[in-house]
Amino acid sequence: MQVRKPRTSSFQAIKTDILKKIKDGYWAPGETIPGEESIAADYGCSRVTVNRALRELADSGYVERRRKSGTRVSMNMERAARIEIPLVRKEIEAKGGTYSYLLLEKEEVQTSDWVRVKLNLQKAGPVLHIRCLHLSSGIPYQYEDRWINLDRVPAARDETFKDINPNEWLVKEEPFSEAEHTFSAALADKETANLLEIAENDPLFIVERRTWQANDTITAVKLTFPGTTYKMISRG
Amino acid sequence: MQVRKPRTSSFQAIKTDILKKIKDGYWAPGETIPGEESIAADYGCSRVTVNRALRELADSGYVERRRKSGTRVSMNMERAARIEIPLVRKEIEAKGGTYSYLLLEKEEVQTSDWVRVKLNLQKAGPVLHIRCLHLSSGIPYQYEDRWINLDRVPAARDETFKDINPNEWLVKEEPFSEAEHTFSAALADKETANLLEIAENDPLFIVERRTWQANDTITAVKLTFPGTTYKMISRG
DNA sequence: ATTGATATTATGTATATACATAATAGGTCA
DNA sequence: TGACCTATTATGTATATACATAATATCAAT
Repeated sequence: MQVRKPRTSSFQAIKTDILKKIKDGYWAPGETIPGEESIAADYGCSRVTVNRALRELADSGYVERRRKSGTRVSMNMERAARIEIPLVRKEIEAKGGTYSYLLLEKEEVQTSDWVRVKLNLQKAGPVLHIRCLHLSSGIPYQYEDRWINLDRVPAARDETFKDINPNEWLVKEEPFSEAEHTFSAALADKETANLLEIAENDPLFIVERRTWQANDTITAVKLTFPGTTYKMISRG
Repeated sequence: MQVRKPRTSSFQAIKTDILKKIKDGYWAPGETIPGEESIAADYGCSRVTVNRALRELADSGYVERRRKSGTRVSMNMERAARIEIPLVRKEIEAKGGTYSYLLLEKEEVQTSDWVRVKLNLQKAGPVLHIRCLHLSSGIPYQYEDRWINLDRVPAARDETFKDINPNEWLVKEEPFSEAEHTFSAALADKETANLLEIAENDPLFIVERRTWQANDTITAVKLTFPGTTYKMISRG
């Protein structure tokens, strides 16, 4: 198996080559692949370059490396799914729908114990409660129930959220550094069913997200999709 | 416990320091952080070492880098969730339950068009259909409906699957290099409700997975959880 | 045979150096 | 003013070299 040699060998090319050999089964899972020195010789490059290629493959979980033993193809490729959660507008437009948005409620409330737990707040403070609906070509697509920590994001008080939805506003105004996502299924209660224009007790797919920045909770949101039509797919 | 301090600066330490400053808000999202040379001077190390630290932070999505402009803290930390899908036995045991397993059906069938699409098979061939139930302390936890490509995994024909569940057997016998996951919600039909010991039309949380190795489909499986109790959580 | 010390080996990291490349800034000329 | 060129700058990559470290292999001592 002869390899084309560019003027300068690129760790990218080596990485791609090796990954291809793994995906094609040229090196089977569990098999030990040649050492860095050996690969470096094949490509006529330095060991450090091969090291980087293999290290990144190890970071992605394709190979496992142990000193002295060498590098082997991973036995069980990650049974982890990486799920992108796009902006609902983009998601709808990507599917060919026309996005529209309806603000149902915007109300400032004081933190009850219940909200404090939901938002993971240390101390009491004002909170903005927003409920809204996202539609695809006029058909309800996602119902959003959101709480915003006004101590942390006071500017939300002055935003009407009539021309921009809370998610896009927050992305613009208040970035976060950490997030927690929960995925679950449930049945539609009467109110949710009405909003989403589905039958009561139809299935719902629910995504809940809480975000933080510098240890302060920014927002907690519950996104509800009609479960008969909505799927999240992750391929890797 | 005494840890010896390495006498040279480590890219790990730099990476951790910088990440902490980001998480703590010392550098706000959108803010440009000092250049590599500058950080290298601070730590008394070479620029290449800083480069690696920053590069890995960029790979993880914490910072964005552009030549000439510099490195800035990401505005919107990845709205991507990484979901680990553990072996059901381990998941149950981690929650304090006692795992048990019930094989419901094991049947070899010829590929119908329907199965061919499901398994993404190029050509017709024998397929093993397995249905089984995973229980936590005697309570149904997950219903599994699986198809295995016998052309690719002929050994499955001779395995009874009485003492080991299909997932664990496959992990051991037939590694894969690629997987696709789908998450959705649905209502329990009569049969599924009976198996999971829930009411008909109760909500279900459904994970579907298809796996490949070297362009051959290995298996397609549908994992069904009672939606009233099951949640998938991802924190990052 | 078991234990323990020692050598070997493959990967892991740090550094200086050199050059590549993308993006920007500044300047020239029409 | 705008089109175009050039210089500058921060990051990106490649390499040789050196040493660190973990895991294994080897061999001697008991």
